[in-house]
Amino acid sequence: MDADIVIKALGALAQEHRLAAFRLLVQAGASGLPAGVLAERLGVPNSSLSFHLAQLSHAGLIRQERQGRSLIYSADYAAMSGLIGYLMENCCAGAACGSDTESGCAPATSDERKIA
Amino acid sequence: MDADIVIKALGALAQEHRLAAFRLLVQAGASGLPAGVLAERLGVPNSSLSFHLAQLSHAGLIRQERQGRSLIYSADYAAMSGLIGYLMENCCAGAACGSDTESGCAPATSDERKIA
DNA sequence: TCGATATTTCTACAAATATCGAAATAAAGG
DNA sequence: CCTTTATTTCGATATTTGTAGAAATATCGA
Repeated sequence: MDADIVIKALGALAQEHRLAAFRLLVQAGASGLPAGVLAERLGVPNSSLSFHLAQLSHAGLIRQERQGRSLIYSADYAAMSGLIGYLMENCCAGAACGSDTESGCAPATSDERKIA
Repeated sequence: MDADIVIKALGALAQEHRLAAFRLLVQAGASGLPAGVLAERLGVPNSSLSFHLAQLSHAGLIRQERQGRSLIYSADYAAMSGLIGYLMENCCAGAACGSDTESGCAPATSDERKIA
């Protein structure tokens, strides 16, 4: 996953309605949710939500599939894995997933990681 | 870490220069880097970078400390941990950090996580 | 105090983003 | 074919973001 895609994904999630929509889709699992249900649950007009779903879709974080009259959206877990993987590798001193409550992100033991 | 802060942090990282700057700061470790060095390495005018650093700072992802004439910036690993933790918990079906190469993000075993 | 260095704040403007009603498109069922 | 339902695209507008030169601020050393 290269930086360009990461930036797009981060930007896609960096908005109230989009983050909320994505969370709902993650909760919904593989079966996903139709656009209308998302709009209703989020309290956002259909046309507005459509705009946001397009952004998430364009960032590769969700997928669209028609089912009769409805368009079912679902989270793309692989993309999210890729994003988190990138953040842990590149923005977290490599370390991650070790500590108990926290997710890791070790401070590189003082200054062993100097500018070199 | 609540959604509002997460959105700010995601937005702060969702920009070419800011993501690059943050990566440099993570690599630099606890000793950090002065603003001028960052600007030079990124090939961005000082005033522009200053704007971006302010955003990262306002999102709580980096810290500023004066050292003589220079302002040294350094990554806040705890904030990054918090961000990644949030993403794994809320945007990743809970699962994470299990698989080999990937960072996890399990698809909730088919449809056991229906809308309910 | 003066000059050099490091960095920010100010300012102005171009570009991207968010919002949402209205019109257009797609599918299903008479 | 026409109507209803589900959703997107269009259009207009308000807001936010990104950019970078010029001026201001802070620190150091002579």
